[in-house]
Amino acid sequence: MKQKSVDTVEFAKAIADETRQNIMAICCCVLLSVNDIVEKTNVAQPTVSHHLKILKTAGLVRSERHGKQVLYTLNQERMAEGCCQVAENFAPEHPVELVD
Amino acid sequence: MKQKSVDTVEFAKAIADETRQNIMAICCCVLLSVNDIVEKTNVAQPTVSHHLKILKTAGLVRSERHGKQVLYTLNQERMAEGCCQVAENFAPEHPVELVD
DNA sequence: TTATCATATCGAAGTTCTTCAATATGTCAA
DNA sequence: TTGACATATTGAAGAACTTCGATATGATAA
Repeated sequence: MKQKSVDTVEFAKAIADETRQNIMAICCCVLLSVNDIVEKTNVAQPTVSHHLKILKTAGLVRSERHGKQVLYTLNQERMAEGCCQVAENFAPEHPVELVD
Repeated sequence: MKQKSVDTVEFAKAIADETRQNIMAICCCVLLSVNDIVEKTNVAQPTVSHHLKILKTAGLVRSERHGKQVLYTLNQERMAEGCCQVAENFAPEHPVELVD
């Protein structure tokens, strides 16, 4: 059965920025507020919001509002799917698979 | 034993362009001259050379001169390594592995 | 060596991206 | 409702990227 397809250009663009990769690493296994991320990255709050929007649009983070705060976390499943799709397209002779 | 580390920002930037992904797809399992790639992509020759240089710098293509021509091919092993490294960093709970 | 072909580099134009100050929107407590 | 806090949006400046014409470099054949 075929996986849901991934737009590998959008995926790659979304992760192709150092600040975004910092944010991704920081909220990898935890739920963090925007302010938490601002503090941990030393990047201005509008900048963090902007990057979160790009990651959200690409489906790479989930968010949920808790009161005044909005908590973000990395969507690891989508990350893994993106990686597998890139590998499937561009490394067909070195297969990479999701170990589920 | 630890794999040679991958700069995931450079890796992601290298693949984060539609024209480059076209080139990558085209020379995935074959050796192609720059001119072959120009013809298959409808992109100007200097543009193709520029993209090939970016891919080369990131280690994602190999090249060998054959007479007047320079033949390029995608380095699938490096592609797979890049994908695995991204997954390792950003999807540790959805492990992805290279099936060798 | 010279002419020709293939690729690389240069330089400029246009586009996209990153960043942040200022401000708007949304949420809650009082 | 009002005030205070948290996040999103706007708008502008600068940086980085893509593209291609013109040209340079490298390789071969005659």
